[in-house]
Amino acid sequence: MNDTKKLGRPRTFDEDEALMAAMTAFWTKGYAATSMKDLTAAMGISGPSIYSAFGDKRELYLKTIDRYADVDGCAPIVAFEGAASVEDAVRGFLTSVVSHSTQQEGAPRGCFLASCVATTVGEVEGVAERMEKAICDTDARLAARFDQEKALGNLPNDFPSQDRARLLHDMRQGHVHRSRAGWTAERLLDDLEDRVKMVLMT
Amino acid sequence: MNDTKKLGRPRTFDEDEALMAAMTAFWTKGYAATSMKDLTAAMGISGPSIYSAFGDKRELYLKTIDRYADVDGCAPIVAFEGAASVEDAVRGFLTSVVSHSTQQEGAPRGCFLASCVATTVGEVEGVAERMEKAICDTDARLAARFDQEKALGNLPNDFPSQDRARLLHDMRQGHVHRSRAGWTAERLLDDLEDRVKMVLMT
DNA sequence: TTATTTATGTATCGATTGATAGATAAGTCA
DNA sequence: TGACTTATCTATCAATCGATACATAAATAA
Repeated sequence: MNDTKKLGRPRTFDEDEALMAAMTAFWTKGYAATSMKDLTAAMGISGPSIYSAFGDKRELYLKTIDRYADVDGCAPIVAFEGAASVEDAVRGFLTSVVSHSTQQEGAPRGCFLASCVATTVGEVEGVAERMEKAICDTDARLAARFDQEKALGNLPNDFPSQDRARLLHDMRQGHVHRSRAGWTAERLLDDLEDRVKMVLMT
Repeated sequence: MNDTKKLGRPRTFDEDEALMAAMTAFWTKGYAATSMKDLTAAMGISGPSIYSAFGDKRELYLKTIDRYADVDGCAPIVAFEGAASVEDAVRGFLTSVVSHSTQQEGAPRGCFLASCVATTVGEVEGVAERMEKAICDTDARLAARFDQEKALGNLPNDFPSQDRARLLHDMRQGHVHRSRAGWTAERLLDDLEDRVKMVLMT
């Protein structure tokens, strides 16, 4: 039961690191343009090892999506949820989006999920459900805090939590889009304070 | 000089229609996943004819981008510029975005340029400049009308035209993202009036 | 008519694609 | 030790990729 030793020859690579490397490759070139050769080079393991550990190219892709949604993708939301005040939450969310989409070392610009939506939804089986879920989850978590703040009296009773959650989320889409297209963090931060006011305006 | 007749065998296809068909193919599957076989099927002409008329796959891709930026891409901006009042302009822009990204017959969901940004910027030579220009042009045209309305006294002197132009533009990115991910026009239109207020708020 | 120019379709090129077979290596079990 | 299980790498598969050679068709020019 508590025996952690496994039968057979042990893995020579870290499953998590390999998955992140694959994600970076898919994120940089897109699903279709990323060849098995690219993946073996990025992950540091050979073809058959990939198939044995992660399944075929499509299954590997879906696993990188799940990994991203659980880790990098929600960093701005974590900042949002952990901030002291609502205003700091919104500000923290947007600054986190900017830094993650422009300054993340080793990672390509923009947002991995945005790339997935743009190219593989409807083309690669299993992507659509994951994207639908990722968007809904983000909307819900943002709206939840707004509702909490309403209950605490920090936001008026008629504050449209759902609308503003979607607005904030869409600001993020705009930012990752511009970031991918070459915008610098400085340029993106220009609108910051105006946008914070906008989201919280009553 | 005014002789319109050309030497040699005439084309059997309409160059414009073929270009739009190629764009739809690229938009649906993405640049890398769209094969020459896909293109010949979509455009109705055979491989060598494509190469003779449009150059190689990359050149054809760039030509579809230029075509889109000139036609479909700016439909919401045309609605924006042609509306009677500022408020109607913003409302018209957003409703046009929704209808174009969800109900355009024959065209895939979302926005072709958004797909280009997500996958081929930095990978296909010539795309980056076009995307940078497309975004700047849109921002500038939206801001121009806000400035006009300020001059007419319909908006306060301190109205942040640039910020709100970028905000409106980013709302569009959010919409095409959600649309591509499966959102219906109805769901997108839920936030419409709140967003119109938001963009014009002072 | 014949010469010239351009477009079209068939057939095909070498290169690369995703994926696998089979031999070998490295561990645990008895 | 030898049996068993799992992982790894080299070599290779058929299929498809983007792109082209070449012969033919259809127009104008002389």
